Amino acid sequence: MVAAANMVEIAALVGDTARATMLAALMGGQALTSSELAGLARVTRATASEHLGKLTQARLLAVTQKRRNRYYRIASPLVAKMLESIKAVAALETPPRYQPRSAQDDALRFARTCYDHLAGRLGVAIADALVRKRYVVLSDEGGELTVAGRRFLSGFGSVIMPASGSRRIFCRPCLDWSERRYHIAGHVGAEICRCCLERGWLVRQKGSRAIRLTAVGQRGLRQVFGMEPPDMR
Amino acid sequence: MVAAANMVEIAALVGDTARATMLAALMGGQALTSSELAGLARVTRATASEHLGKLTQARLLAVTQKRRNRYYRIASPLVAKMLESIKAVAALETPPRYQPRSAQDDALRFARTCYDHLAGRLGVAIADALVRKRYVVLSDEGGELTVAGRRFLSGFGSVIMPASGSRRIFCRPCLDWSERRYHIAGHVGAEICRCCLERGWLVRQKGSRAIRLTAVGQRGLRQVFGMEPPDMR
DNA sequence: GAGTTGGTTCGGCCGCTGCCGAACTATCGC
DNA sequence: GCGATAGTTCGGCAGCGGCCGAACCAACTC
Repeated sequence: MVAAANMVEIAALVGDTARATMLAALMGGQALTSSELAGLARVTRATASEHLGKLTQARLLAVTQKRRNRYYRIASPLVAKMLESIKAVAALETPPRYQPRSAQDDALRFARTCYDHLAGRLGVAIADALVRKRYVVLSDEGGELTVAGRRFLSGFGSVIMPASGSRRIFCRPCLDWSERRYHIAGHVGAEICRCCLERGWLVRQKGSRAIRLTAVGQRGLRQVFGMEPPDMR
Repeated sequence: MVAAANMVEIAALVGDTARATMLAALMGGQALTSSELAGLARVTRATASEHLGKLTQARLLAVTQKRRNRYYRIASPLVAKMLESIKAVAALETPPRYQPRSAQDDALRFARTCYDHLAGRLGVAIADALVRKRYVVLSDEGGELTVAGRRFLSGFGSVIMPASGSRRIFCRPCLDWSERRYHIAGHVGAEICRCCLERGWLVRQKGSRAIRLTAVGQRGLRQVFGMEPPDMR
């Protein structure tokens, strides 16, 4: 059974606490240095170096050297998608009632980046708003940007490729581990996230995947998206 | 970082050779007994029992007792999708050139079930044929069944739900680890597979995920799907 | 009843691997 | 040159977990 062999290797890499913590942090979409990752995973730099070496050798991560620092990032959308799907299964499996809460976790539950798009209550709320206006269609197995949605996003400042001959679909549902509902991923999801950050509606919390919604952002969501921003709590 | 904790558990379960072999075997879509899985993974029944216990407790597998046998199967499509995505990453990571070949592997490469749909050269060829006829649209991030495709599949005997208000999309691309191209998954993929088996076009090889294309099937694919079946080699 | 088969539990062995500290290299600023 | 910071490599320790054999249980056959 050659078939299973390589799968084991990949899964085993993710199946370690320190490495999974690093991968989860990098799912924020930003590149982080070796030392930062060591701190987050609560291991020494020596240990972190070993882990990062394994992850890059397996092509789960990619490195870029910048000055004295080595910046690590998720190597490809395929890897991000894999991590998403593992997380989705893990979330199902956890007993839904007892969720140990922390301020950090609450911030993540409100809004966070998921590789290149938005997740959390805010991500789901935006997805809901766009579905309600029939700009996108989301379901268990696929997503679609409607013609009206394409117009809306272009007006919003997104770079949306013209519907080519092959009619590539750039919209994909992503199961939210905290909300257990779908938010928007794929090119469309990434563009929405990018534009919101660019306009200052959202700002990244440094050292975390969490995202903060600004006052401008609240107004923007009401006016442009015609939605009520979720409660920050 | 509560976020990463559960992900580790799931990944670690898949990250063991014996367990991954069992999961890969069950990705064939059929339920297998404890002893069969022990044999496939080449461990004693004692060891297999431990592994299967862990996998069911984590809700990756589900059991049904039938007479004296316990039949294990993949617990949900979500789990199947996760395994697919791990496999897809693993396939990318392997050096493409040196692929140790065996008769068993060749059979799998030609045609196999992937949980509930078809994969391998045959799966990709069928997907190609349907795309060429504009019955389905497939891309990196999504899939879609066209109106013509819906008509075609209904005529073929598939149970295709009517396009409801929410316009659920039942068609999903699935990255083929052997071909590195997409084949059709989701409800549409499952129905195509089911109908082909029902008509005797395809038969399962017992004790394997491999699928054999019958003579009737070859004629059927030519006449109904208007395609040339791939070389069995 | 006795024998067979499918499966689980238990105890113990052994190897893998994650972890650290210390030594080392490389790059930067002074 | 020196010192500081970022990161890797190495040796050694310790613990987790996968594996098996043997005992055990439960269901079925004769």
